[in-house]
Amino acid sequence: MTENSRDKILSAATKIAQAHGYNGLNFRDLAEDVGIKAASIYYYFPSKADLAATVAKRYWENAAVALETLLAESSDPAIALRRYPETFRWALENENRMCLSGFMAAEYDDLPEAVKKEIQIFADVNVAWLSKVLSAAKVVSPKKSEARARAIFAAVGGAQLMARSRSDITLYDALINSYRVAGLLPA
Amino acid sequence: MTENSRDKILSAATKIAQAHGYNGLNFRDLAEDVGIKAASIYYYFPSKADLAATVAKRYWENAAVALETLLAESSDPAIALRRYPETFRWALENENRMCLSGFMAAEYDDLPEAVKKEIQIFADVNVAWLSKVLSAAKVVSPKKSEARARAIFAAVGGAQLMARSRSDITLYDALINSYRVAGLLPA
DNA sequence: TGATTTTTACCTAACACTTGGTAGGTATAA
DNA sequence: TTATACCTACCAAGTGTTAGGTAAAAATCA
Repeated sequence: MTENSRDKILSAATKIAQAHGYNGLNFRDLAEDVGIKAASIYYYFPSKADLAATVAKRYWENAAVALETLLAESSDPAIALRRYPETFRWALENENRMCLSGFMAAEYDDLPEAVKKEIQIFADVNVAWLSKVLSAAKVVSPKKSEARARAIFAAVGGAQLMARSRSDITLYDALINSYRVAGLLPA
Repeated sequence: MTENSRDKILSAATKIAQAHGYNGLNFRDLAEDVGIKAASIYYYFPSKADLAATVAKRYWENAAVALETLLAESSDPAIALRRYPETFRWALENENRMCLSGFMAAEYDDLPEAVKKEIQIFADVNVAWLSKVLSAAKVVSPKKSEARARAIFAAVGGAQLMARSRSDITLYDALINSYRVAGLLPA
């Protein structure tokens, strides 16, 4: 549990990137958050691109673990699926932040190649999990589960984006509810 | 049809903002696009915030006209509704750009107040139109049409975001199709 | 064990570049 | 002569990044 400086940098960088994007992440503010000087970050990371790629990698790795845990802890895949939107809700609860992947998808064309790669993997991890769980819960046939999984991932990301721009987490809940009513998510 | 310098600035700024966001919009690159020098932009706009707010205002005004035209040209509101996703597809077709509103929703917390206002109106215009057309096409009851309208707007924005991060317009089409299959959009 | 060297984990100071913005000038047209 | 539609030149602040230093801890050696 003791967090070393490297971990502190990664945690702080993740939060900043979720709030301001890759472009809005700068070494001086980040260093101040951590309690060190900007130049010291280079002791741990050779460049901003490398730091951001590490942040994005850690992000999808954590997400993968969280999703598997959610599934393992649920008695029924349908329950895990129902709770899926909570993972995205959490960012909004914490200072109106966004999913890293959502934010960086917007900035995508300006991202270093190494960062793009990790951001794509985050989407892949989510879609793969959703696809698996949709099949297991028999919401759709295995043949159609991947298409549905992508649709859910995109829609949840859109809901987060819209709710954030209103700084209104109840809007996020309302949108998820509408997805259920409309049939995109199982009721 | 003859575009004056002010209009040229606004058009070029819109394109840049759709591709790189408010943060990625800078006066030197913008001026070069237009064929003038950066300082000359201040002859037309007092600040970057003011320029961006004007861009965003023009953006939702054009969207409002386009949506009303779409509705007027459609023999049936259901047809107008079916073609709604085309308005968002267009940005992706043009150099993988995003809807301004989607991009700036991500950057929202760092936006000048005047820009935030116009970005919100864009969302309002879309939701109001969708709500009206959903009711007219009898897809949902008037009482539920606004909730559904918001859901569709968010989901279409999410689809655009995901397709952009893959630079794959066919993914956008596939996602819209999935929304129809799932029942979020009428088949 | 104590002395020495090396490594760790930072620091200060600066560079080159980009950014939004300003002051003041100038050629053309009304 | 005056307003229009630009321009050059510059400033101050912020950016990623580098060079080179330093105090303390750890490892090595006598």
